[in-house]
Amino acid sequence: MDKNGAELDTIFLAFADSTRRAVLRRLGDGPASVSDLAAPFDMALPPFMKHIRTLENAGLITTEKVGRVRTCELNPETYAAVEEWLKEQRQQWASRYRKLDQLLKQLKEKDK
Amino acid sequence: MDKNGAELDTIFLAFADSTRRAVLRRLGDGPASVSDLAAPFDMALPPFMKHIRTLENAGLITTEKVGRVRTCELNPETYAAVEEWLKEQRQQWASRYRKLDQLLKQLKEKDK
DNA sequence: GCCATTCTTATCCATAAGGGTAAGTATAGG
DNA sequence: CCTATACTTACCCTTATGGATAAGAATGGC
Repeated sequence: MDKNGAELDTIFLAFADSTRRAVLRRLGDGPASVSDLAAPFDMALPPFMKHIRTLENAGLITTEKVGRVRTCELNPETYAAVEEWLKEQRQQWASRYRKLDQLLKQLKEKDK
Repeated sequence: MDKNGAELDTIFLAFADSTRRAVLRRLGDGPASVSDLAAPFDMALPPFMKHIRTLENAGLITTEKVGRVRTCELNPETYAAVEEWLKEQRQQWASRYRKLDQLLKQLKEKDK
């Protein structure tokens, strides 16, 4: 379940582009075809497809081709890796502040 | 308070590198000098400094130079922008599933 | 004052990322 | 069958990224 560094690299890199973030937001409304997803963007289809592949490689979406149409869908599971990483960071700060608290308490004790 | 797309780009890009993530984790223990932060990595100082600048430009850390030493510190506020973006995504799915629920309920009603 | 320490600046290099065009393939519809 | 649709493949281009080295401040300690 734990994501290694390389996976987080590709996930965060996938997030680091406004076009891709917009696609993810759009997919929050439900599955859509590549051309439907591409429509709002002033971009040729091939480069747009690269964004789709980037999202798929990162595990943020799944795609399936039926007939001519490739349908894309959100894969929320992968977000868990990000949430987990952020959670660890927060816990790290928390433990630091706890240590700081303890240290301050000890100093107060010495003052007595 | 709302972060625009460009800011999110730089924040997520800053996260998309294991060296930088390790630095952030280390800074969770408290402030540190550049050379202390660099010590665990098999990398020359100038490229390492670029990582520090990347983190600073993204607003994820603050740095201050006193004498020869530049001290780096976490700036947890910027994480809020990320958390907020993730939260919006989750709400998006939630609203979708709610709509789906409603739709299914309506279909059931028609069945009666 | 001299020297080691701690960055900093300047430059370079290889690869990847984000965009484009042109032309190809494969299916759906009439 | 023929044509339009919906990608797909194959290239090209420019800029950014992640690394390196070499040499230059600036500060602290003796």
